[in-house]
Amino acid sequence: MAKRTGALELAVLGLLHDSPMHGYELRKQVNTLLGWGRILSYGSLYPCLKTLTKAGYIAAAPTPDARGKRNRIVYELTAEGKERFTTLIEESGPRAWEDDIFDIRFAFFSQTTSPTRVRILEGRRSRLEERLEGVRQSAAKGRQRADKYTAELRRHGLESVEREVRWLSDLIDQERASSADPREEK
Amino acid sequence: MAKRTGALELAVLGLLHDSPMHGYELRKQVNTLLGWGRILSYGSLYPCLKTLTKAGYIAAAPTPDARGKRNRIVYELTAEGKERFTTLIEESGPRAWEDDIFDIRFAFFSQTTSPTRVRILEGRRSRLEERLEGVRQSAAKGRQRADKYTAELRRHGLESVEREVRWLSDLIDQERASSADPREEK
DNA sequence: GTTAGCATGTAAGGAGTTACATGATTTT
DNA sequence: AAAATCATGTAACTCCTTACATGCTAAC
Repeated sequence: MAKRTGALELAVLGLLHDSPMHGYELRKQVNTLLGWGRILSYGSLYPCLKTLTKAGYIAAAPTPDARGKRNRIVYELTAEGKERFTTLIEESGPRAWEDDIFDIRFAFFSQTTSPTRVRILEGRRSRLEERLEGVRQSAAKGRQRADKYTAELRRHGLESVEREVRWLSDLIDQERASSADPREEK
Repeated sequence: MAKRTGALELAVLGLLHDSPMHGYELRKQVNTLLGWGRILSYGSLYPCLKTLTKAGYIAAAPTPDARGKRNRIVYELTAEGKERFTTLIEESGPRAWEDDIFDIRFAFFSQTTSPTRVRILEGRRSRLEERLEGVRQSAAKGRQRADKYTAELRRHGLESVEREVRWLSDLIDQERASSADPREEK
């Protein structure tokens, strides 16, 4: 039960880890969380909330606002939900390094420890480096389409990935520096 | 029948538009087409080839190599397939501007006309600008998570989108310049 | 002669989306 | 009193992945 291991579950658990919230609010938060304009549909959010409730990771909070605020359902994280969140954010299975999953894990970095952060950043970086390597190898040996536009697309794609690798490297350096420096972390 | 309007159909039709190919080869081409290391599984490719065959967009070519090259099935585009390809690459429905679909349309730009290219590039650009606008607006008014890592993620996300907008603008300029210049296009 | 790569496929399921359906509350 | 936005939900569907299953062929 509760086989969900997708981006959405992690985003919901993470946001509820900050503070209790109702569905509509969760949606708005998810939509601005990542900074690239993803729009989450109700059709995935509400079924997800149901599943997570059944699984015991979240629960409808007793509504403290007695005024007729109608039927908005405020969810909060249970103890199992907190555990689940930790498991998901620390997991290193194959799906863990995909673009959107990584972004969401990153968004909740403040709820992890510095060594975990470094491990996640390095995991993501080596995954990207594998990609670069793969594309370069097949470019070197394989027969490929070679028109102007494909070449431009590939160039731009590689450049974006390289840029992200540099970004990650900077973050890893910062993380190491600040965990070595007693004034900042801990 | 043949409801596929996804990234994969367009990639397959586009590659077969270049030249006939068998499944295994198609997969390798798709994997390196975009320059960002996407790996296509057989589990989607072969069913897709079947669907497209049934729909009459592609057909198994009579194998010209009589030598026992075993059961590799070389597919080629039919006349309907060429039409279908044109329809898909020129379509401007909501799904047409998504990240991966756009990339694939771009990859086959050499099979389109310059006005089509400009229209597609501008469509993508305005979609990205809408995203930027949306994220900025909710950043301006909405209550949001505001920790160090979320902020960094949002900054990096916005920067990436802005970069892509500049890239598109450059391409649009180039496209206009070269279609105005009789030496290049046409 | 065994490892690596070529080649084709199926079954089950995951993680969402779109479109629909409904109604309350606040703003103009 | 109309329009916008808040708020929750369902049914049907899409596109793709994972894991499995099979066998050929070339290189070392």
